[in-house]
Amino acid sequence: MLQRHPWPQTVEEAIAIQEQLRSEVITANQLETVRYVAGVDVGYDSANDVSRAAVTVLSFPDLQLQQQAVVRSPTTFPYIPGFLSFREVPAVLEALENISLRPDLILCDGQGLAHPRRFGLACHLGVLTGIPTIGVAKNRFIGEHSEVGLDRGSWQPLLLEGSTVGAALRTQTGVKPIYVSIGHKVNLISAIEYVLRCAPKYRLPETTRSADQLTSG
DNA sequence: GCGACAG
DNA sequence: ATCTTGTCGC
Repeated sequence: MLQRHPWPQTVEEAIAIQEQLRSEVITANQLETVRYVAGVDVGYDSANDVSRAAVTVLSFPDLQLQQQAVVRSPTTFPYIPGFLSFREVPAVLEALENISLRPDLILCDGQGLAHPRRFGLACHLGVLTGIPTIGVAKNRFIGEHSEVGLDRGSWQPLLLEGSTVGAALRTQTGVKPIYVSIGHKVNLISAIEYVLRCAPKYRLPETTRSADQLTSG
């Protein structure tokens, strides 16, 4: 991945990067036939000074593990709500360099457009790689939504300042909804469909689960 | 000023 | 994210 910008040292620099790159986000579908879906996740040691980034590539739609990579590197940016990508994307890019299959779609751990400046982690990773991405978060960050129906597949728009920035999606009957938003090159309806197809059995997509497994165990 | 706050 | 086992409930 050719670096498009130096990694910032301050929040002010990070805001400038977000405001510049957000114009490059593509919100319409621009995917190839999806044969490989990747999951990315980052974990930290107890001191927070070492980041472990994991990437798994699964076949689609059968969701069988094809490739995986884990890299450990020094943590370079603190966790500040609204700036997660500056903490995690550098390590994720390193992990992506260690797989030979180019995924057709990446499911990210975190928000995409559902972000204060409409440029969450999934958008950032998508713009830097050019690969279609979807933001899949376990918790709400911004926006509000009505109560989601109890059945698998039910969803409600996540609304912020009068526009839809994502969806609260019930991936399994009776479980807490997850938050899906556009990352890059995938529209929201398609994003919801891909997430549901990647989460046939559990609350979180298999991509996230397999990457998370590498991060922890 | 008082909460809220992805991972 | 991370510290952490068993346990209550469907």
